[in-house]
Amino acid sequence: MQKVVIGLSGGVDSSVAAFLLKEQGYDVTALFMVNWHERVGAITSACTWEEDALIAKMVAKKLDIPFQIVDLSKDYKKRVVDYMFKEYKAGRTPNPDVLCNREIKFDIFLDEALKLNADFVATGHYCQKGEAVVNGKTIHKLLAGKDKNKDQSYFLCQLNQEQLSKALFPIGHLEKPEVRKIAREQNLPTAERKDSQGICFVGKVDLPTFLQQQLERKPGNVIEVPAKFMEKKKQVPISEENFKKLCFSYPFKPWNGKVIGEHEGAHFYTIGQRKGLNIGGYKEPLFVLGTDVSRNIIYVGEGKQHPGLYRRGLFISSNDAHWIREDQMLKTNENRRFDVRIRYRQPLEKASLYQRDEGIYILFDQEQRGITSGQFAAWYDGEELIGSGVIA
RNA sequence: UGACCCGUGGUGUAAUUGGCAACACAACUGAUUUUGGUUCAGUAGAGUCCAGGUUCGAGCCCUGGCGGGUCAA
Repeated sequence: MQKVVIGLSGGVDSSVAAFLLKEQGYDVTALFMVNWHERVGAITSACTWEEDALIAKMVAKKLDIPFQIVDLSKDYKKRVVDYMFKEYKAGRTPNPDVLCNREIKFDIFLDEALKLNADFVATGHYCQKGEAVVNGKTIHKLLAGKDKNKDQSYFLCQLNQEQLSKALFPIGHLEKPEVRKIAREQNLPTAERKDSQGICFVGKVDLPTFLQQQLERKPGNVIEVPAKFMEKKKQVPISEENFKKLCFSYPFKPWNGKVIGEHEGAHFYTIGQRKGLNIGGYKEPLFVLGTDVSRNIIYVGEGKQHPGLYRRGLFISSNDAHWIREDQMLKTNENRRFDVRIRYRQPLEKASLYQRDEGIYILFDQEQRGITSGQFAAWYDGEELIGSGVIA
């Protein structure tokens, strides 16, 4: 009998996943991971890990499977939280959940599972696996979840073949309502529990408070860039020699607009953000067009159609490009069409990837709103996630 | 100094040439979301610069201040 360790979180998804694994005849063990103890910045109504652990334990009992707890908080802090602070400090917008999967769930948690002699680790992610044989070698595919609304393949975009080979996603072929239904039918204590939100293990926090633990408040200017200032920039033809102009954030300068307010520190803001600017009196809302942490300035524009919010492409440096399908990796000077997503739950967009020595340029057919450095771009071939990388 | 204009919630504007103040943005709360993105819904917030006056009743009319602006020299 094959042994599976399921990461039981205290939510419905992993509970149902555990149930299904058992149904399928696996030898299932539940492992609850503690990744964060602190309560700094935590929303007081949000529950603590102790509550989650208790409920997870109840689920395990109900399913009659062994239950254990591992404390991975040291690694989580080092590999996810520190990364988060570092990125924010550098003026980027990190995606801790992608890192959490690559560094924690499918790395050290996987190791813990292997120590328990597991053949696989399972999670409650909404995504699926497939297989292909290339040159006599089995290759694992990462596929979108059946529930298009919940698809979480994006969060796993940084996994490699090794990690994928050990992964199971028991609920990937189901839709959320079906998962809830199964939980109810089985009388699982998590059946009606609210879905988790916020940074995966830290939980729902007040981010400004959370970030201010390490990042200081640092007042600076908010500069409004008029829409018409963007006109010239929008005339750049889409061609190879303009890749650099098209694929990097607009290099706004203080004299491109006028000062209209003050902010708390450029590193607290992200492109596309609307809330938290504290500047009113406009006909349409203001959105962040760009941030400059070295000058400590944020640039904003009025209206959701502001041209400064849209860009044609993005760049991923060679070091940051990751191919789940190594066999499909582009060679230098090759290019290929893919469907690309630049943020979780964003629709896939048609684009062309151009591999050059320095990295990959991704040019979209349509201009994209809010391309933000630090987020991950993930490219798909239909349902299959082929590769990903950090947006420069 | 003379003439003219303006002074309304945090901000920008609106209010049949008199009947107790509307809209947008911001803020807050909630929904959605395993990223504070976005989006969506809801809540609160001024009694209209000050002092008098006319009127049954004034943000809207009159007088005088104060404050800001424009044009004049």
